Amino acid sequence: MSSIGVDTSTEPSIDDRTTKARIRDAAIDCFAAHGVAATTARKVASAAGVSPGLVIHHFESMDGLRRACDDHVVSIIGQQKRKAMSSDPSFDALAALRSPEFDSLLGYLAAVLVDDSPAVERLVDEMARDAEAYMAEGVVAGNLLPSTDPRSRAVLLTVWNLGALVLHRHLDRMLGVDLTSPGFGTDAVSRSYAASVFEIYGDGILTDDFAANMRSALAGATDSDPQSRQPSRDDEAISRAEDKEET
Amino acid sequence: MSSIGVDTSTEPSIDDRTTKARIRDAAIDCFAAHGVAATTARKVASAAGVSPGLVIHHFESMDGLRRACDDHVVSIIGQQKRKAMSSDPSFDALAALRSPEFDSLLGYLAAVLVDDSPAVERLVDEMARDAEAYMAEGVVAGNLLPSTDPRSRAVLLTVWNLGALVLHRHLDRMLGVDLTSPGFGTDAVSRSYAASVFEIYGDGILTDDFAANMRSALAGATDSDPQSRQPSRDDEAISRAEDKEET
DNA sequence: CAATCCACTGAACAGGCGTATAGACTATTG
DNA sequence: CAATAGTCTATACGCCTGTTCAGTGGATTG
Repeated sequence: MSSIGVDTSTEPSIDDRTTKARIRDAAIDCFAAHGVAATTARKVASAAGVSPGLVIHHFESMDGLRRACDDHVVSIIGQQKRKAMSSDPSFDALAALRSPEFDSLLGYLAAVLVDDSPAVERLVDEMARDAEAYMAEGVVAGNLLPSTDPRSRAVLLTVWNLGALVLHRHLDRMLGVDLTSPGFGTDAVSRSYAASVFEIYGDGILTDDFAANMRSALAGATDSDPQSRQPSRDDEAISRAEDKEET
Repeated sequence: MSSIGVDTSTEPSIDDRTTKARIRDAAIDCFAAHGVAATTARKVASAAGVSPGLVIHHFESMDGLRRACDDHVVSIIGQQKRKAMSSDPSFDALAALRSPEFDSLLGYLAAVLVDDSPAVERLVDEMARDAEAYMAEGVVAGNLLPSTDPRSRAVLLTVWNLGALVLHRHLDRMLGVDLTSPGFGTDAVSRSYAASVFEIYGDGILTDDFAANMRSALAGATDSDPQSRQPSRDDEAISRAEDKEET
């Protein structure tokens, strides 16, 4: 019943958070660091410096704690989003989530995106909807190309980017880029990562005539058995591209 | 030590698999359906119709079972990949993984990609390396655009596609497309999904002059404090695009 | 001052877990 | 045929889990 509020803003030296808030934040850290399944009430309790009983006392159950974490994260993201819309337009809503203030928030997101809760589902739905709206604006402004299927495009880009967040460990291992780190975007390697992203966003990856072939192949695609045809040179190349696509 | 082999092909009426193989396959199903953490020895045992003790008898531990599943999945994928290279070139290696024969193989992949094992890490590394090689061929063949950073591009596309696989539940909910389903690619909705993918792959999403702006902004990007500048119209649009990018 | 409330602890509970072990049953081998 | 080996079941052990509960101590309230 007690109002908690997200009041970690002023006086960072002293910890003026409620014990309940400290438990919730410790839980978010645990979820982010070790995953949802490996996070136990006792680990959260010791991370927060309290007894296991108190965790259940405040959140009724581990599931309640999980829901409280979801709600808190969703509310922070919504808050930052609103801030991004109202104030300085050059403010990047999701880069702000990388602030040390919201330390393991992106790690938490990466952890919970795979075992979906209702709150996470709503969040993702909302993100895709926002993306669609923003991209529609971008099209009007002449920055983004129009799409034959704006919703699918928005969903696709949202899922790709969230997917990259979920697989951040693989991305870090292969490219040395940690999407969940507060330092992302500051160093040279993450700028070269961004360059690769915008290379694809800018020109795509297919040459014009090959893309045209793909389009026509996809347009007249009611034949179910591709092996019944004599494979032409184009068919080979198309199947190669599909290897990449359908992984 | 007994040779297992993937021999469910002939005589589908009788189940000629070893008990050990049946347990392993049941485990893959469980991992795919309920996740790694929620899969217990007892559940696997009852799914395979054996006693819990036998699971450990054959695989020594649950971790050993997990490793055996990893190895088996990796070997199947490698097998299919080799088949795709040697035989019919219009054969799609990863679409073949959607065969009912390898029922919950993609679901298993989606489940284990997030809590990485050495085998999975090697598999992902290999996939990215293959993608880079294939794309280099595609560039030579004139189908793919050259990249300033071929490795990053290959890694990025691999991670995006695997990420979409991991988030297949969200994709299914939002677009009605199930990447793990054996029926993927056959119905109209998954063809429209493919169309969206190839729309992005074909042209990208950014208009030419906006992409040029992005490039120059990224090239001369050593300024650390973007708020110190007076935000121009372009800066707004760029930050918008970054919202989409850095999600 | 007495009463009440609430945060909080620490011990205890039942239940599920991975796994070890003893024994039964079957097939193989000398 | 006897012996051995391997597959498989059933039981049991110890551990860790989420959760409960009795009780403590300090603050608030009448």
